[in-house]
Amino acid sequence: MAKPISQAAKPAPLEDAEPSLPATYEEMVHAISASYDRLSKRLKQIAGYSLDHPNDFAIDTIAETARKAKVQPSALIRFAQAFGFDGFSDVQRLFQQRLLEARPSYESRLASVRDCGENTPSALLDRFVEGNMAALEHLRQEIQPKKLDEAVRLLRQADVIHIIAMRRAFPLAAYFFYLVTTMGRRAQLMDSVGGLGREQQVLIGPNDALFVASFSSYTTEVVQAAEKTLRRGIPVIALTDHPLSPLTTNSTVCFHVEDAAVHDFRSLGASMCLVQSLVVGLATGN
Amino acid sequence: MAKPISQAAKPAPLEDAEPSLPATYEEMVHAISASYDRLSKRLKQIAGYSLDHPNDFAIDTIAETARKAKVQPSALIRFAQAFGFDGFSDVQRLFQQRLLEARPSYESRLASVRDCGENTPSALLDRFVEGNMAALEHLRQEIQPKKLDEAVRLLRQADVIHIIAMRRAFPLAAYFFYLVTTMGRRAQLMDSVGGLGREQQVLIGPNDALFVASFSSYTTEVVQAAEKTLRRGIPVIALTDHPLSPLTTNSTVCFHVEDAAVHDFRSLGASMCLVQSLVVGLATGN
DNA sequence: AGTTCAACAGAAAATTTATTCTATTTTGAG
DNA sequence: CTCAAAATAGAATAAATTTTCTGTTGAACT
Repeated sequence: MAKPISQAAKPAPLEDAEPSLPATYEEMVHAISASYDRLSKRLKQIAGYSLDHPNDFAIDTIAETARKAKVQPSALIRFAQAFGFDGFSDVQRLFQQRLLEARPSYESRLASVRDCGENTPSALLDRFVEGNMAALEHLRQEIQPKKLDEAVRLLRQADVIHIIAMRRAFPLAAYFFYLVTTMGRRAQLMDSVGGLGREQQVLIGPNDALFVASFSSYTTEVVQAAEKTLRRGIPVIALTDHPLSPLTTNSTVCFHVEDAAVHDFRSLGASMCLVQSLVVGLATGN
Repeated sequence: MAKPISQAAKPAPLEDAEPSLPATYEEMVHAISASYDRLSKRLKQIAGYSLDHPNDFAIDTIAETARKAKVQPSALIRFAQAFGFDGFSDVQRLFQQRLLEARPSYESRLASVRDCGENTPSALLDRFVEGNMAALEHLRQEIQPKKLDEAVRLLRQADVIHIIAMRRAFPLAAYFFYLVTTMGRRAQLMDSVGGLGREQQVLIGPNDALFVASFSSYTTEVVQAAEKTLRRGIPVIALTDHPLSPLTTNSTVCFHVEDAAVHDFRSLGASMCLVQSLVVGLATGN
């Protein structure tokens, strides 16, 4: 005798018919992300925990996971059932698979990268990662703290910080501008929209400062902006790639950063890191 | 007493006094191989199985392991006790740790980069360098080569590559655009100059592709662009910071990159590195 | 060959774990 | 504001796991 209560068929998955339940960790992540909005408060909590701590989620028992995620064990069961699974163990199995799949490839992949023959995207990524890490390490060793202090001091005294960089260096300008403005400081990104670059330059006031970045075949407009501004007695903080760069002489403080390169494509990782340090130093310094 | 091995009290560890029982997987492997000869037949069998199938050994229950290794569950207990452990679970924990160490959680990696201590620019630089290096290492381990291949394939097939990213992610768009155009490919940077973002979107043709990046408080305009484009059946390659990002579901291929952060200022180093790999993979692929 | 003792298999027990159930709380609709 | 439905916490239950125990086997030594 079944119960007369309207218990149609189980708590029922989120969708009426969900014939294909996730079979891999990746699919599970996708499923969680897709239906996150429809989840209840506690189930959202579990979803967040599972994605933020997939490792723990894979090996802890349901009781431990419940404790760490600060929910009841039964909530974890409901979580699993909400995605169409029978019980929690089925979900956990997906997370365990992820741990196993990571294992074998690492050493073999490193070996294939050493050959330098591979141009597969993941081999390239490996090389870029290594290159960028080396560049960062080099940056740390080469940068003179005095220069950093001086640059931050000049920026702090500035009324408005003007920023100019083009072509490959432009992302640095964009990032610098974003960071500076979000921390509530006045900044001006000279983007030369509408060919108004020259007009933007005259906006630099006597109590302002200029941040300028340029690499390799140094853009004339950028170099000239630095030169003019410096001649007016306004501080110029420069970021470039070589001591012989025209920016070296046309700036108050000049940083030389050697970024990584693979296949003639040069990175910006180290430069970005320096920019970040300058701006955050500006923000948090006392 | 002819034999020194035979001990009266309890099953007793193999060595007379073994105060230091293995604390890591590596130590356990060493202990097993060191005392392999002294093990009994069945224990040898288990030792061999554990070393040949460390993955299964880590996640299977003792019953399953017993079945796969063709021994009795109690034999596994004796195996554990032969090395001085209380029970099987203690041994299994070592094998589980090995799986976790292959995928160190990002938090533990950044433990050394705590927002503590000096806020001098050079101290900040140190922390950013370390954070970025950790993020890069993490990126390398977490990225799935399959996804990279797929993304590059989609980009290669595209007639025009459209790029949209705003605020903190904008430097990525700028860098992507710079790289793609300098290698002679057609690309369109949707910069919304003059508030023409919506008009720029209709320029995306059926044989094109869209690269989109967005972080944290996801810009509505960017997410909507991805959604609309995907719905039109056009490939969308996304870069975001968390599985619960709206881009996860609104993209053909989605990368989740955790960049370093110091004082709530988040880096772009790892994301830049991924962008670079995508584009250079596009350039040099065969 | 007989004796002795560690190693063993298998069953039984103890413990832990996963799941179900129900009273209560929370949420949302009218 | 009231009520119905859904979600939840916590206890109760069921299932599984791990561990202990016991009688037996097999090998080494005398």
